[in-house]
Amino acid sequence: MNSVPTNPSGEGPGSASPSFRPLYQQIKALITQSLQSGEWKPGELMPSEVELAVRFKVSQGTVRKAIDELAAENLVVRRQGKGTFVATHHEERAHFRFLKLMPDEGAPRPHENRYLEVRRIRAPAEVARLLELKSGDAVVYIKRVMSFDAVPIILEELWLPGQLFKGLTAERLVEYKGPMYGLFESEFGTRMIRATEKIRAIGADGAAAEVLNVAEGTPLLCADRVSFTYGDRPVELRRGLYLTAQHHYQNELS
Amino acid sequence: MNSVPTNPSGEGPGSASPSFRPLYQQIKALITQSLQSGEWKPGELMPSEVELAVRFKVSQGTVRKAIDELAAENLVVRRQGKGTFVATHHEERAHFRFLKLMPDEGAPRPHENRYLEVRRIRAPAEVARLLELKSGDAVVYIKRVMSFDAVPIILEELWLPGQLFKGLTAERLVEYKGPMYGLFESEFGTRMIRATEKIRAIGADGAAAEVLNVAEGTPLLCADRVSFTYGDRPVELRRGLYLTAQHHYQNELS
DNA sequence: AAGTGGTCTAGACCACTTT
DNA sequence: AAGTGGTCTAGACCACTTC
Repeated sequence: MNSVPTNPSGEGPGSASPSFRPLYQQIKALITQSLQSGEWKPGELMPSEVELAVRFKVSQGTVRKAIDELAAENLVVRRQGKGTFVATHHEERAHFRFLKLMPDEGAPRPHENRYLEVRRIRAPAEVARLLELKSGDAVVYIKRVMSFDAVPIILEELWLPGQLFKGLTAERLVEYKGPMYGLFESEFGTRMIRATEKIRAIGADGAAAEVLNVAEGTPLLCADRVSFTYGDRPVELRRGLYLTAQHHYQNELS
Repeated sequence: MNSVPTNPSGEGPGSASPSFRPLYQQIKALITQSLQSGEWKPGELMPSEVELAVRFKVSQGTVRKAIDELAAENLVVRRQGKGTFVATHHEERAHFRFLKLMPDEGAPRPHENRYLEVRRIRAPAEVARLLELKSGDAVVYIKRVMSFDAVPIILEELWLPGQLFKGLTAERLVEYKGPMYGLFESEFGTRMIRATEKIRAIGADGAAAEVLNVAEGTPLLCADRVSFTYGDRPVELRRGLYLTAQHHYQNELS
């Protein structure tokens, strides 16, 4: 006997399958909700598969399949013998998922940040559009330089929804050690899940040239990023200018 | 009763688990071998899961898990109700996996190719190293321009192992319609599985400037690609120079 | 020893496609 | 109606970690 409902969110009797949704996807959505609501926080241990199976009244196999997909999307991390943990940006492991610039030779080196600007401004039209805000809404604007071995390599500008990042100041950024996404996740409850990037080659303008200590017109790699949190909500805009004389943007096509 | 061998490729009796390898991974390796050997060719229908389960003397579930991973790696494609097919580059679907340049506005448009050079040469040291050949081995060198709406946008150079691409001539390339990887797969039995790219911004040199019809020094996006076939064997080197005034390299971080 | 994720099986049923 | 992939279950056992 198998009592699995064909379509628990019944569309009425006799509906053959106008909107079929597998059970494990419904479970996956429920788990995602708990992640989003903060029931289990980044880095924490989640309930075991059997516990979740009891809680949702399904078999362990169904919970497994749901968690399988969440692990594939880097929302959770499984550790055999230990349990399943909520993914976090506070790990070496996650750093290079969003920082794809690598030195041409040798291992990646730590970087130092220098913050040039941290201000609250009204969102320009284009920024508002991409962040799905109203034009003129408050956004936090950040401008910083990242250096490797004291050589400035990256010039970044960020725009963040002011609503979500109320207490974000230059001091908080400067004193914080570790990746910026770690700060966002711990202090502002906003976790970056995935991002899209549009990459171009441009010539350095006067401002960029000065900061990166190169001649005006020097070719720079320009990466325009939109980052998303749970539910595909855009929550960060970022423009990175990369000096690629001794570095490159590393990408995998698969 | 469960007759699954703990470690079929026994390392001797009493060996607790010095080299444990799940059954489904062994099945996956066997299926990959059949793909590589051409037992089932790109685009063809593979045996059903139950057939494979009988053949390998395992349960359908174990075969499923093996095929799940092959599908995730884009080696096969599942179609409910129809069967599992060997992946092929002869599909709209696969095109944009290896051509990431998109127009800033509007939908992707078809492109025209013009071949500037197709020659057999001796591999330069760097090329030989990356293709794991001996320095001086024969390689096919290709230089081409790709245009969108009659505007040259991409200048590409390719290096292919001469051994694998014996009959590759300019005529074959010119007369062939469709993606180059389709030709490689159909006519030369070499299927590109995945690739790595190192991306930089450079200034156009004289030759590139002329072909792309821009001023010398114009910023170009430079993508150095190494492509791999089954067994992670490198089988293509490619340098693409992209004009990114009206286009961008589209990337997903996930 | 106990608990966790990971593997494997056998069987039932569902959704989709083709005959 | 038959065949295929897709879902779900229940149960056994394995590998790994911790107590």
